[in-house]
Amino acid sequence: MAAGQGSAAGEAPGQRELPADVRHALEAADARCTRAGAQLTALRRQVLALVLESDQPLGAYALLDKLKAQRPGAAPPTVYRALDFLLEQGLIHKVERLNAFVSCVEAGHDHARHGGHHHPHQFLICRDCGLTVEISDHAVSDAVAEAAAKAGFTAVHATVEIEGRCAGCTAAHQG
Amino acid sequence: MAAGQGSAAGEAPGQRELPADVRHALEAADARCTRAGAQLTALRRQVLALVLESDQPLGAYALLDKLKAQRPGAAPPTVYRALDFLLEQGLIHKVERLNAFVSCVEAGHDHARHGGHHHPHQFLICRDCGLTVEISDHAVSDAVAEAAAKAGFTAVHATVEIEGRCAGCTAAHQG
DNA sequence: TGCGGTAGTGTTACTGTATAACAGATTATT
DNA sequence: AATAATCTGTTATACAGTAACACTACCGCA
Ligand SMILES: [Zn+2]
Ligand SMILES: [Zn+2]
Ligand SMILES: [Zn+2]
Ligand SMILES: [Zn+2]
Repeated sequence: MAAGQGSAAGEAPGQRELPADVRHALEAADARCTRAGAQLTALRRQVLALVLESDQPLGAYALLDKLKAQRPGAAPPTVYRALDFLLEQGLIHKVERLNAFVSCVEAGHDHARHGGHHHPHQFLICRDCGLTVEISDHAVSDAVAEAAAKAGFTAVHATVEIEGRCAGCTAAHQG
Repeated sequence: MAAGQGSAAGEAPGQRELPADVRHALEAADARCTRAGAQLTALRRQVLALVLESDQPLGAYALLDKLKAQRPGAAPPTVYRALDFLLEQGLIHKVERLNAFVSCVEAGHDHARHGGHHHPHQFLICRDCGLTVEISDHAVSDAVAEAAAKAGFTAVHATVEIEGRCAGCTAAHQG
């Protein structure tokens, strides 16, 4: 028996116990994928869980290290392919400035207020503590679309990553 | 005589003939560096010339390949150090989505309408033809600053890279 | 006129990020 | 079963970026 990814009754070997909020997000993601005609396989689920668990952006190789604990044979393509899928489904985003990945804060909303795929978003990145926050500011995305139109461009996607100092670090450096 | 390739009167060996607009931009950059107490050395000048010559963003290793024609011993640090300098001086920008570098369209303005260093800017990138255009839209940078402030962040720098389709490609795909 | 400091470059080696290409396995679909 | 489509394993490689140290040129100065 060469069971590739048996995910039967009691769950596959190498499966860990996950926090309730992560489990819930995974279920929502699963439903969302099914609705989109895509499959959230065991591998993809594992990678998504790792991203969901982390409170900060994770690089592909950091992710790979963690994944190896559950899937010893994992190699770069293993994680990159899973990440590509999750990006396509809008379940995660990439932070270009950090070459790292975060779960989409809106993906948890099963009702998919953005139709299930991609949505305009921006990142705020603190240079001091690394805190990375996803926002979805309409004034920004409107201004971006308009600026593109002015130059004759049809905007499809905008990477907006704002670096600076978060409230906490600002306070800490003043006292 | 080990002349790299024919050079004019009093120029260094390995010097190539440059278009007038590039030569002019180099002179402006030189003046600007001098004013800032920095030196646009031969190496830095060569790298800047390569970026200026290109009509599209160039990756560091593409740049390295070109540089080797004039400077056979060149290695990654050679080009990265030059690029770091040029970035600091605001003479070039990095396009994060492409891991590539372009000359700043405003750096040619010797009067340095932004004080000589850095300035808020955005990129428009055509997915079809690769055309990359730098703009400096105040509505965008204002919206970005405001969005950051709303979340308690003090914005220092914003990467804004808008992907889509340029006017030319849009027209081509409709006829 | 020898010294010490700074800045720039050469050189080697390495870490980190991402993809190509091919092989095997799984799951519908017919 | 045959087929095609999709997913994963595996190896190898390309592309991006940095660390560390050696060497030179230049400047100010005892
Ligand atoms: Zn999101
Ligand atoms: Zn912070
Ligand atoms: Zn610029
Ligand atoms: Zn185009």
